[in-house]
Amino acid sequence: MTRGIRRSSGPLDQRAQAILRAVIEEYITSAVPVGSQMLVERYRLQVSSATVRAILAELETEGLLSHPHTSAGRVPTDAGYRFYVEGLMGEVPLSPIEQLTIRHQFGQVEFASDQWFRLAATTLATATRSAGIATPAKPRAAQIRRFELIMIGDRMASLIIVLNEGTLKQTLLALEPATTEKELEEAARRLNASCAGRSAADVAEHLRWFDQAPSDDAVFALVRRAGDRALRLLREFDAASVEQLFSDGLLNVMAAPEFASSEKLRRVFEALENRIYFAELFDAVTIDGGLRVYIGRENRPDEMADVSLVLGPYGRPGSAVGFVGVLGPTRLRYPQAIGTVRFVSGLMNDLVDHLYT
Amino acid sequence: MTRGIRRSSGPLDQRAQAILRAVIEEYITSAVPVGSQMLVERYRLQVSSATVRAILAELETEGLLSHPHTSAGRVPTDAGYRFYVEGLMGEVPLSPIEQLTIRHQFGQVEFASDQWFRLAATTLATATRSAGIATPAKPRAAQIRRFELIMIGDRMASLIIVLNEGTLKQTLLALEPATTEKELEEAARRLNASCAGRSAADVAEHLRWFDQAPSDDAVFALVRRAGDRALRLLREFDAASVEQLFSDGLLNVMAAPEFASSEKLRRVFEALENRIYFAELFDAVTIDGGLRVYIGRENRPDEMADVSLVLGPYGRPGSAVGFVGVLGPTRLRYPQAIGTVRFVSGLMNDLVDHLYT
DNA sequence: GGTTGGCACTCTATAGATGAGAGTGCTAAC
DNA sequence: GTTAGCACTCTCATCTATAGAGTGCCAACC
Repeated sequence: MTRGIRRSSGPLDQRAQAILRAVIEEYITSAVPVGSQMLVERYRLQVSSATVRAILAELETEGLLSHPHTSAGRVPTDAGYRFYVEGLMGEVPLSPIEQLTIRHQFGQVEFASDQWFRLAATTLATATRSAGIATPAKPRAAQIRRFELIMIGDRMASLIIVLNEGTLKQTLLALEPATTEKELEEAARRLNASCAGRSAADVAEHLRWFDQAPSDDAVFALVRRAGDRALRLLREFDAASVEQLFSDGLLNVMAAPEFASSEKLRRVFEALENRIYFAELFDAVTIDGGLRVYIGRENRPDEMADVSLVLGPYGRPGSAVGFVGVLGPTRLRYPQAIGTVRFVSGLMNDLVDHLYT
Repeated sequence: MTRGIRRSSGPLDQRAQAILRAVIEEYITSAVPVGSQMLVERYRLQVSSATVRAILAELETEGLLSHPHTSAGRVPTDAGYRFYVEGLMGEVPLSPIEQLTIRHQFGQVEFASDQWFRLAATTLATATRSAGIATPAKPRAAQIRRFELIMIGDRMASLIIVLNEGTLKQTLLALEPATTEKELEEAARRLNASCAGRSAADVAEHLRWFDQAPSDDAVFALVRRAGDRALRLLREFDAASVEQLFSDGLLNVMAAPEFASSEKLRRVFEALENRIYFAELFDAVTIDGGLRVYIGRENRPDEMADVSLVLGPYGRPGSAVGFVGVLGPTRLRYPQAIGTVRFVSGLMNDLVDHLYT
């Protein structure tokens, strides 16, 4: 993960690192470019401002800090933040009180497992005072447990697929030639006989068989149509994890001074709608299972140049995976954000564990 | 619906009305205060600008227009828009091409009935280039068709409630004392025997009976717990319609010049999170079944002073109702917005009709 | 009496000018 | 290597002047 890292001369000495850290932490809290004098005063450095200036200049040539204009203080670059995240900062674990609060909230959802990811986003948003994001767990190769066909009105049926982990998919099926309740039951019976307990891929294979059935058999026609619909639904479902990306707490991000111009703000919103990029991230984050940080321009899409992401995977690689995370200005409180994401993704892990064992 | 209407002297003569209309439509498209001279030129009025000025002054004393400052053009007030909406504008029905496009999109969802309302919001957003909002249909007194209990792992079951219209509710149930698959089936059988086909209220009544059951019967205990959980789920579901309010196209609203300051924008977002107000609206809109327009300060919450809503109900008053609508700046293109909302709510009506007959 | 041209008036928006302040970079001395 | 000193640069807030848009009013007109 050497990404936009300093391409520079010598390593930074102790003092330079301390000053870099001070600049970054100061800027993170104040959002104002920080100058040499302020550093000396606020951090009780035992050197003069001139010395600090020399070091700042050095850090700037290293590409870790930058200068909005000649007579402004220093501002961290993306590379600066990266250096900070990887070496300087101390990760701040979530305080016990907050941990308790979050656990409590998760207790409240009463096991509505398809809502967990939303709660995770909301939780992350309030805990970090940034935006929280989360995807639902995307099951890999879901097993079908059972089909149900239920009559609604006289020309419509509800097709229900019960998956192995107890989640459901539902869709409507128009009954083209009018169909009796009996026929419907029979169709469900046949579907279950040949498909229950199999994965979606298997089911696709088995459904081929029905193609050879006599075309005047009404029930067979129904079985075939229901099967087709079911497959399509499962495929969509499979692709839909990132589609359903849920975000909360965007108001927190709006409050940040760097987004005072509504133009920049707009870009953040556009960024969130960039599902292609999030799909890429989904793969990156869920494959190796580690927590990841993307800072400013490290995000490929241009509109995300001003935001950072902290993402953590959850789930079990074999069965179902997703991610939760935080989106905020590059001037993000990384230590807290990382600590919180780590905690919430761990919590989600436990929850999914219960579901798939 | 006489709300904030002019409390004034004489009725406006033909010419004044025409000018009011011109001012409003001009302002809606340009977002710039409109002056007398521009009106004369652009609308080929057969009078001089001085005459127009006299009429504008009159409209201002009527409270229909206002003046940002002495030497600026006129801007419509909320009352002005109201007058326009109720008498002056010609409603613009959705063009056939757009109608077709929308119908096509609804064809694409493949009858996933719990997603319709999201699609409606998305559709409204793109068609009106404002924000689209929609609630799911809130079923009044849903009938329970069947319960299902499915084993997951060894200490967890998935409780599924199938409602009469073929929609589903799902939740998890911890199996406190370890339970066999057999016992689970038996519990489901008993639950169904006493509750299937009843409304939630009835079920509550029936579940009382189980309270007298011998407390050492494991299956009875399970039935009771499952029943309780089911009831709670149904109650939450009942209240959740407005909670699930879905919005799309907020980017469109962000683009409007009146929201260039991110402060005003923020208020819009806050407004959208004001679920209490939307719950009020839900009742108002769905009870009498007509399309409604709320302009600027006609909305009670302060943060909505700068936005207008056009809301239309859908569904069948007896069984399930919801609303769809448009949210935009008070400088909304009302004729188009109203036409579009009317069309989409009609479409949703048809869809729900299919579901509940 | 309604309509009109003329005109003074008001207010905004824009640009330029000015000065204070913050912070830098450099240098010579320690 | 560190520091004090200082010139320099650039921003930001304030102020002034000016152009322009649009009004409101009035006297004259049809």
